[in-house]
Amino acid sequence: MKTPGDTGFAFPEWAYKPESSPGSRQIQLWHFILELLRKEEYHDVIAWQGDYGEFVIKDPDEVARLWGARKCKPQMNYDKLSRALRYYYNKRILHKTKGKRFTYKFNFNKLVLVNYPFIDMSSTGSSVPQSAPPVPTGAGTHFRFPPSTPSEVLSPNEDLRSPGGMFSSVARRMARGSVSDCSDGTSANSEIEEGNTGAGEERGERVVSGGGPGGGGGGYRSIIHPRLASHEALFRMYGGPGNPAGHPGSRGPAAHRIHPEPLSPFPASPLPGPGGASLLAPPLSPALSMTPTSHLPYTPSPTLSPMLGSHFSFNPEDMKRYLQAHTQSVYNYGLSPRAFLQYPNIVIPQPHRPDKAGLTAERGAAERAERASTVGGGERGGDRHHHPPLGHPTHHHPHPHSAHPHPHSHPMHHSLHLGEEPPHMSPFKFKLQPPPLGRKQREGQSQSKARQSSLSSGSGSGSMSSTSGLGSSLSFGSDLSSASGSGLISASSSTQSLNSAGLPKIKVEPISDIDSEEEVEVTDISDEDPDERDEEFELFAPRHPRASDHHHLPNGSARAQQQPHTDEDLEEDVFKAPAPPPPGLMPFFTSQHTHSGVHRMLPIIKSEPAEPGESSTPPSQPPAAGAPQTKCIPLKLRFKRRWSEDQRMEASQEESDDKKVRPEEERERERQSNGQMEMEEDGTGSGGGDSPPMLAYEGSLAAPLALHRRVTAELHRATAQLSLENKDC
DNA sequence: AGCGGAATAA
DNA sequence: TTATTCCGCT
Repeated sequence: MKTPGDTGFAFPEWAYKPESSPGSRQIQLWHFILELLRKEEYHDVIAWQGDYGEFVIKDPDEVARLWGARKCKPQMNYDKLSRALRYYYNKRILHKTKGKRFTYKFNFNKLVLVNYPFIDMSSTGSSVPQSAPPVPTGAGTHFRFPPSTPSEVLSPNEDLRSPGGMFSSVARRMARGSVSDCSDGTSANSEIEEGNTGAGEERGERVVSGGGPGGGGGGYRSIIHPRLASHEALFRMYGGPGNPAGHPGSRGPAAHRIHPEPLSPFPASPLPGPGGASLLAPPLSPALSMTPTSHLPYTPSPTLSPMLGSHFSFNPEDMKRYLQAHTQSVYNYGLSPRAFLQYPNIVIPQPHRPDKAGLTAERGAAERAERASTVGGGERGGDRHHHPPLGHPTHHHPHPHSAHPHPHSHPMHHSLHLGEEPPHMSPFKFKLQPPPLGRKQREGQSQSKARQSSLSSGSGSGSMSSTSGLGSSLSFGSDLSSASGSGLISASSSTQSLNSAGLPKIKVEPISDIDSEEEVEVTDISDEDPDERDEEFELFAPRHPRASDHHHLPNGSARAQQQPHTDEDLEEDVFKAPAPPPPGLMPFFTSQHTHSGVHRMLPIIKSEPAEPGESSTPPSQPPAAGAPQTKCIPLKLRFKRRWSEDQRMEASQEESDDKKVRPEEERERERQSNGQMEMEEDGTGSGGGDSPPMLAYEGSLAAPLALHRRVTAELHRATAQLSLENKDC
């Protein structure tokens, strides 16, 4: 009976992870947690607390028991449950709030992306960024995870909070566990029900139309396939884009819709209200925290959809806004833009780098960093910081790259005027780090060829020693001098070409993460064709297979096939191995950190000397192994952003959103590339048919090109510095 | 407390 | 794949 129209069915069933995710037909733990979280009855057991999305399990045993009941796993206990929760870390659905017992935090970005990939952000028009001040000034615009009040976050319109609002009572029941049932009759529900304070809900008949939640719901799936579903379909459900908020018109029957629970679906978080200060307060990762509060202008208010068994959903409009914001963050925080690749409708906004302000900030950061390093490197807690980086986007001046693909580009994007300021010093800060051995290498080292060993020893001893010697980070920029003993990096390309300016040309390419770390690879591509480079930027160069990777493989071709560029692959990328941020943007993160506790979140450069014996490389000089010799080696630097565990916990994940959790294979490849030192002579990855699909970006990214160039310039500068260090080359 | 590897179930 | 189970390590 419920038809999309009148019953206001919420999202299609597939919108919910449990359904959409392969492998789990059953309710997923995070979902279950959410479920409990939204019920007052369980507030003594688990509840929102602390930061946005943060919740605390007050009674671990009980939660475990409930979970076990739901899953018909009577042996469940907190230890096991927590293990399951920990698996979410890598999935980035959840992370632990350190220092707080039994406290975890949801990463909504992840959930959103996973659940609402189809949202068309472009149609959002002005809705977000522009209008939404990045800095929370008052209620309404700022991000608040569990919204204190639905209205605070939801569109001014009807409370779509739960499209299926009218089902709330049902929902409740379902949420209570009706969805599951241990077939044997041991009703899981009962378990949950039991815990129920009985606060008014009785268990009752399932009102749900059609077939009940339990197995039901499947219907929608058939109607709209997740991947195929168009956003229109979604909107349709809500009454169409034009009238998003709209009262879905006659959500008639909703007549006696029960209101949202006394507590909003997402109970108020003990968070500060509109009082800006507190909002900013949260310890965000200096560099990347995506904590909604300060970075995202808007956050969706997730709602549990009563339908189909306690699934939760987001208001589409909200999601749009949120995603828009999120997209922004792709640029600002290094989120993988590829996360949106598969959704052509999503317009990727321009980076939101506050121009001057940003620069200033950056500079400030750089200075601070510098100061720190100069001071003796010991810094660390020292500089306490004030506020989150962004946020002051208010004034920007018109900028050249107005060629924005879309009208509503963010106001704040024109930023990145990096190169603009003439002799300014680069905000980059680097730290040398020996190239790690690839996993493969570590494991099967013995069997590996001499080559590898030489490699590791070479870089390890050679550049590495220098690295360790430096111990600290060196910043390059005009005032490199101040940086601690910088020096040993050779930045020039051995054989070749420096551009007219004598500077190496470098290419920045994202490297898919390595466990929680985001990095960008800076490669000297002096010998590459300029055009290609441009193209690369233009395309955003998703981490394409570094030529190098293939080089070492006996059969590169075999590898090549790995990236068939199929939708599926995309999907993989999106959800599991999202690419790192756009090339060149990463470095900025460096200076972004503002946080106090943030000790080094400096990018790390790994210099990888060219491997002499390598196939294409002329057997020239022996590896710099162990010798302090200042040999010029092809540059292959890798910027690596890294921050402390804490920070990581605090914020990293949100921004870096996705990555991690990627196929083992990829990781391996990555690792291998680590050991790789050849330049990408074949035009950087253009070779190989396996370059990942990036086409989608072409149009929309045109504008950012300028930006990239800037970055490039910046990098050049930085590189120049490096080369200065090795002029002798 | 918490983490994460390993093996395994569904 | 997402847990579940065990378990050693911090």
